[in-house]
Amino acid sequence: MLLSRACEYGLRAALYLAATPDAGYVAIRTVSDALGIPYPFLAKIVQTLAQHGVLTSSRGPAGGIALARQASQIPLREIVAAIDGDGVFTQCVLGLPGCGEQKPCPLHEQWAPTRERIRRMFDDVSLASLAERVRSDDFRLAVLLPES
Amino acid sequence: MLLSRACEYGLRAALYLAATPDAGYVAIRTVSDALGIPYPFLAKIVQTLAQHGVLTSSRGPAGGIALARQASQIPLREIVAAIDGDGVFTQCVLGLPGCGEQKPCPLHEQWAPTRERIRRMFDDVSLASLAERVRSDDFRLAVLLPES
DNA sequence: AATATTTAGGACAAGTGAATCCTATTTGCA
DNA sequence: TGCAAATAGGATTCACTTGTCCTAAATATT
Repeated sequence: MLLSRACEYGLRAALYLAATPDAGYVAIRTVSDALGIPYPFLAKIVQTLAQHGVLTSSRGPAGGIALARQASQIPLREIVAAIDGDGVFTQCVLGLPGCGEQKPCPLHEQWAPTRERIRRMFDDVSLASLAERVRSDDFRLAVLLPES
Repeated sequence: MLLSRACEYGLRAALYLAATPDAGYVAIRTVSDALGIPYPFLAKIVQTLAQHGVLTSSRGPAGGIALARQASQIPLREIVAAIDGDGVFTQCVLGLPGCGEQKPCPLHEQWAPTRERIRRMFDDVSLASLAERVRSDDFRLAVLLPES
C-alpha cells in the first residue's frame, strides 16, 4: 500500500469538499456518510488536516469543515505529507536510512527517478484539477454511489 | 512506505545471496548478521520466499538458503509479490476497490501510468542486474557496513 | 440565558504487522 | 547410532494503525 488508510480517507474527504459547489462549512458527518468512512475516524483525520492548515473548521450548528484555501492552491502532496509524512517521496525503497548519492543502495539509481515521478504527480495535481471530475458522474469517491 | 518492512528485508536478503560469489547454501544467521536484520524475523520471511519458489533451503549442518534460479531469472517484482502481494502494482491510490477504466477514481488517469512505471521498474530489474553493485564497495545493503 | 448541534481531544478497544519463542524435523558428521 | 547444526512451523508477545467512546468547548438559534 502506497498510502495509509487514513491518508486515503483524507484525500477523498478533501476531494469531496473541493467538489462541493456551495463552499460553506460541511459537517464531518455529511462527508463520512457520503463516502462511507467511519465518522469518528474521519473526525480525527480532518482534525490533523486542520492543524496542518489544509482545512478550517467551525463548531456548533452550521459548523463543519472547509478547505482553508482555494482548491487550486492545495496540491495533493500537502494532504499526504500532513497525514503520512513525506517519506513516500523521499525515503529509500529498501528502507536504508541515509541512502542517497554518496552511499546509495543498489536500487537507488532506478528508484530515485521513479520516486521523483511519484512526487511530481502529487505536487502537480491540485484538488481543483480533480474537482470537476468528481462532480461528473463518471468518476467516484465512494465504494458505492450514495444514492442509486 | 511503499513496501512493508518484511519486504525490504526480503529484497535485501535476496540481493545479498545474489552478490555472494560462492552460491552454496548460506545460513540465515549469516545473512541476518551481515544485514543487521533480526534473525527470527528474517527466518520467517525467507520461509515465505522458499514457499513461493524464489529460494531453496536445506536443513542441517552446511544447510541454509540459496536462490532457486539464476539471479538473472528473478525479477524484483517476484520477491515483492511473494511477500506483500501485487497490490502496489495494481491497486487504486485512493483504495477504492474495482477502480479501473470503467468507473475510475478522479486520480486514476494520473495514477495508472505512474503505477505502471513502478511496476515496470520491479519487472525489469533482476537480482543479477544489481549483484555487481552490491559486490562493489560503493553500494550498501546494511545500515552500517559489517566490518569497518 | 438555555439548549441543541457540532468540532476538539483524550482515553480506550480491536486488528494487523513486526518480532520473538519454543519445539519438531531434517541433515551432516563423528 | 548419536549428536550437533540448521530450517520449519505454530504459538506468543509487542507495537502501531485503525476504529470507538466519552466529555469538554464552541457556536447558532430560540
